[in-house]
Amino acid sequence: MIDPRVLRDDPDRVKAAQAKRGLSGDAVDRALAADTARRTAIADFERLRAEQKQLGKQIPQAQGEERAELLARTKTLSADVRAAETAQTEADEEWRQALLAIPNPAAEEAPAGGEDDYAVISEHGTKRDFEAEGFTPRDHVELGKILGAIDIERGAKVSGSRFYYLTGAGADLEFALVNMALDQARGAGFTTMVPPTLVRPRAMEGTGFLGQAADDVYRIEGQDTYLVGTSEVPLAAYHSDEILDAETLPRRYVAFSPCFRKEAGSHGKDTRGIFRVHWFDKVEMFTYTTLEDAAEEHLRLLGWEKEWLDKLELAYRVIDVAAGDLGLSAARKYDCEAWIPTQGRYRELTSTSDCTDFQTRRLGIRGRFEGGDVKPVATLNGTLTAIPRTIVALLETHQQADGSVRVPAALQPYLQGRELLEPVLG
RNA sequence: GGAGGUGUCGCCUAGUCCGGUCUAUGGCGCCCGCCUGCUAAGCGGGUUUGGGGCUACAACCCCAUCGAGGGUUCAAAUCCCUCCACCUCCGCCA
Repeated sequence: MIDPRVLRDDPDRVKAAQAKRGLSGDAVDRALAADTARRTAIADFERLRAEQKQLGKQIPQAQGEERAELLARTKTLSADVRAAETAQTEADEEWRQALLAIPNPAAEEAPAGGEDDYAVISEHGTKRDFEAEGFTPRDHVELGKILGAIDIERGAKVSGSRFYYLTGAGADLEFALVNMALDQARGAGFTTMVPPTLVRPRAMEGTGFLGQAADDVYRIEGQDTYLVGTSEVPLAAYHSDEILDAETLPRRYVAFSPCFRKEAGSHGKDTRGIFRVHWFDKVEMFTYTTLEDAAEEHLRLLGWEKEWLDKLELAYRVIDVAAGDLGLSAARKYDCEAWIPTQGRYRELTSTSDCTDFQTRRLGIRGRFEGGDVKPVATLNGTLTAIPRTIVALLETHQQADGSVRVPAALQPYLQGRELLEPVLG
């Protein structure tokens, strides 16, 4: 939720930020009008209510005729108060909805435009030249089959399209990646978490996933609960309605959790393999910090993502995502995209967002600062590893001509010391 | 799933039966001041959060807030209903 005060005092700035995302200022105008209506309604109600309370105080002391008269007056007033309160509640709700519809204003530094208007910040590692090495790379589906690591056919048989089993070396790889990621995060001072992945609407709405993104979310039939698409949701909602002692900031959490996505609207996209699936496990970093520190923390999260990809010896680039592609909550977002040899392009492996005070305002999370001041705080999130995509990149990048896959040195201790994943029979 | 209990402004707690004087009690913690050679003790004061008005975004005034939402009433922490969370016991179960 954007700051109502900024909206009221500087609506043009909010409109400019909307324009950067390619959106009109209509939502801003609607919120502004709702704000005016709301304040009028509040004034009406409070005036009547104050009068009612005044009269109410006199009643117990009054006697006889005076008392009867007071009762008569306050009785009619009671109806007015009730009507005014209803009007106030409605105006308030309308205002809230209008505010909720406005995305987080993009950061000044974020590139303007849509999906294709990202800016490349940096490139890392070296793409493998299979032509020079003299063999044609296999894609992860084929490698997964050879290694007995990924079973897509049975995944589809049991659960449908975009499902899979990780088997043998594939399953081992998941646990190795998870443990390695948790070790890295723990070493950086993160608190490890295993959060619930079934949440109430509040958590979903608070993190901005019930707006345009609602189509992508699994809702439990007959229940007011949702399966989360990322542990960002339970991690952000973890401190909802709390006032955090500023001394404890930044608070860094790292969670392991399954993630569920309907992938509505991505029909025909990435249909082969496990690059885009309805369920996957992920290790996610999440930070609560001050608004002042948020941009720097964002770079720290990016740093940890890069450290991770470096250790896996992947070739990747970092992009600064354009305003129109930020989603509802983020003011700025960096994606790390790894080179996928058989696709011949960079694909998103990790992503880190600075959500400033957008989520905390919605979730009622604030900080108590020096002098007792209660002020908004910021949330940020970043992927350490999303298992299937990491496996895709690893297998394809480190494959050898015979179908075996080299294990990066940093990962070996987590894979029982294995230096190589080798083809298995049948 | 069944039975019972609990939910008060950081923590603990009074108040709820019998609605109005609750402008929510007291303790702890915390903050400010006094006292003190320093510390401790003592003394005095302050200490929920959100919103509105007015404004220097101060002070001040007002409204809401006793788990959440409804209802009864001139008036609700207090009475009624629904929901949520937690606790105890029973049943079932990974």
